[in-house]
This record gives sequence, C-alpha cells and structure tokens, in this order.
Amino acid sequence: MPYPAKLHPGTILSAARQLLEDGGPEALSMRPLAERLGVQPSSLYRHYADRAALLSALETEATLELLATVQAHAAQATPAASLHAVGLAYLAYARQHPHLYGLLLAPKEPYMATPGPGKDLWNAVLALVDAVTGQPDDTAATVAVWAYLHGFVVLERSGQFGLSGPRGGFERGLQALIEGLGRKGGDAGPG
Amino acid sequence: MPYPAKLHPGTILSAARQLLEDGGPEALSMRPLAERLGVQPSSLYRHYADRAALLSALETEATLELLATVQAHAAQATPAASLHAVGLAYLAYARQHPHLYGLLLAPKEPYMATPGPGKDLWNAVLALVDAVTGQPDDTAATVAVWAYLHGFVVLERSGQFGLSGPRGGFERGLQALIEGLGRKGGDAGPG
DNA sequence: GTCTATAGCAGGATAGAC
DNA sequence: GTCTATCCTGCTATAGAC
Repeated sequence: MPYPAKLHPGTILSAARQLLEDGGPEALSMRPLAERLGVQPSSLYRHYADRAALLSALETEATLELLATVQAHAAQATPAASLHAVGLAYLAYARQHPHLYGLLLAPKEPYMATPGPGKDLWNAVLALVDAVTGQPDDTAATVAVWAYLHGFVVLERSGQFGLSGPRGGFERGLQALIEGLGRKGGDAGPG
Repeated sequence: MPYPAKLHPGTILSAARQLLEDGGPEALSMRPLAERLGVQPSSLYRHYADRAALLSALETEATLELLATVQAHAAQATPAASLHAVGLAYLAYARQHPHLYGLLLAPKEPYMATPGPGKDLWNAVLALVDAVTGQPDDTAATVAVWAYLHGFVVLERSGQFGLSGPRGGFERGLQALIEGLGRKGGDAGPG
C-alpha cells in the first residue's frame, strides 16, 4: 500500500530543518525525525547515509539563503552603505534562523579554500569590503568584518545583551569598523 | 587504608581541566575523569554535586584568568594602546585555552547583570573602552569591541583562516575599530 | 570517603523479513 | 522502500555495602 513512497529527500530535509530550527542541533535526531514523518527510524537511512549527511545538506541550504540575502542588499549608493546594509541583513538572517546559522561555522575547512556556496558567500562579502577599503582581495579587512558580524551574533545569542540589551550597539560598531577600514592608513601604531 | 583521602576538590578540578583542555567539553565526562584519578565514578559525587558543578567551577577559573590577563596588559601609554594590548592578550588567552575559553560564552545571564568575576571582566573592558571613546559607561562601544574579539576567536577556531591564514588581520581590524570608535561622531550616516 | 553494582536514558546505526 | 527487532556505545546518577 505504500505505493506513493512516503519519503522523499526533500520531505525529510524539511522536517529535519524544522526540528533543528525549533530545538537546536540536539533536537535533530533520527528517532524524533522519523516519528514526525510517520515512519520508522531505519527508513531514513535509505535516503540519507547518516545524520551527518542531513546536517550537511541543511548547512548548504543555509549558506545559499544567506548568500541570497547578502546579494539582495549589496546594491546601495556607496560601498560603505552597501556593506552597512549587508551587515544588517546578515544579522537579521542569523536572528531569524539562529540554529541554521549555527551550522555555518562548525569547524571545517575554510570557505575561501574550496569552491561551493560557502566560497561564493565569502567572495560576495570580499567584494563589498574591497570596494570600501579600495584594496583588491583585502582578505584581512574581510576577516575583520566577518569576525565582527559573527561575534555580535554569538554574543547576542548567548544572552549577553539581556532583554533590553544594547542592540543599537551593532550599528555603532559596524559603522566604526567601516570607517576605520576605509581610511587609507591602517598604519597608525597603537602608541 | 585510604586514610589520606585520594580525592580533593582541587585534584578533581585540575584533572577535569586537563580533560577539557585536551579534548573539549565532550571529553570531560565522569567515567574518564574517575579513571584518570584512579577512582570509581561514583566517588566524584562526594565532592561535586554533578557534572554541571565541575563545568561551572572551571568557568569561574577561566574567567579569573582572563581577567588577570586583561588587567596585566591594561596599563599602556594611551587609552588606544591599552585597548590594543588588551585585545591581543585576549586573543592570546583564547588561543592558549580554546576549550576553557569556550565555557565563557555558553548561554547564560549577561555578565554585566550579576556580580561576580564575569562582571569584573566586563567592567575592566568597559573602562578601557570608555577611555578610548571618551564616553562614560559606553556599553555600545564595549559590546562592539567584545563582539570583534570573540568573533575573531571563533572564526579562527572554526578553521576558517586555514594554516597560512591572515592572522595579521586581527590587528588590522582591531586598529580600525579603535580608530572608528574613538572619533567623536559615530554620526556619519551609511549613505 | 570509596567501593560494587546497577538503574535509566538517549543516541546512531544495521540485519533481514516483507 | 518500509518494516520489526535489535545491537552497541556512551553518558549521568543513585543505592547501599564497607
């Protein structure tokens, strides 16, 4: 009777995504996933080799979405404005999908190293930063921007900002960073 | 014959710390910990209520160490130089003790909210940032600096910078951030 | 204060029938 | 392609003897 197969990779993945988004990585386990799909846990292995494969697929999904978000905000009047808008959009995505976003920075090989959506995302941000600093392939500045964005996301998620937290602080720092990176120098010593 | 008790809270904690530092949080489990101490797992519960108590004690230890590191580098010729030096010291500590550092930002109540070593650490950085921006209690700017520092640590640990990664990028961004925050304005719009 | 013994839970994954 | 049945591993934590 199970002629129209109950399961398709897409169905599984979307259920898995819901589990992850609702309850974090630990909530995405094979048994609850199967239950939500009305299926036995072992059936899932016909479609995904193991749990890691599911997570990997979700990570790709998230990367593509974040890339699309970035691209959608990258065209502003000035390079600084573009980077500013993209920063806000990045934060917004991470806030909307915290657990999905969390997959993006699990220990792995660098995005910039291997082709794929991750590298596309890196390149998109790199181009924006280059436009601001005026230097081609400005890896160091891109890393700085990325560190700031990611750090803010993590701090906020860890609860450090509390309920009435200084969320306006995000733009203050982003602005300062863009300004500071934009100046030709970078040669002012610490002293 | 076990007159000199085998276990003391300090002994346990230092063994626990080693497990954590060597293998991350998952490596700190009660059975291996007991084995390393030549003891049965159940014996540990005489000294620490549960595993969470161990982690909490280690977190306090790490916070105090990081605070000491910050204080040791805070006295430079100028406020900017102090913040710069502290930033480097912060990164160095996180690199030296990645898993211990990792305990510091597990989801919890904000450091700035409740008295304790965490709040002391926050206040120490806050004072440095205030001196740079010229504003008292400049929470927003402090958050920005902290986000940058933490974000860089996490990105680096996640392997994003590879082996020959742009570690010099850290100072570039830190410098830019300090400069940008130091300017009176912050009022320059994104456009 | 340490021991033995064990309860209890959750998780990933596989073998083989249908 | 889904099922039943099960294995295996890992973990925290407790009860009660000594």
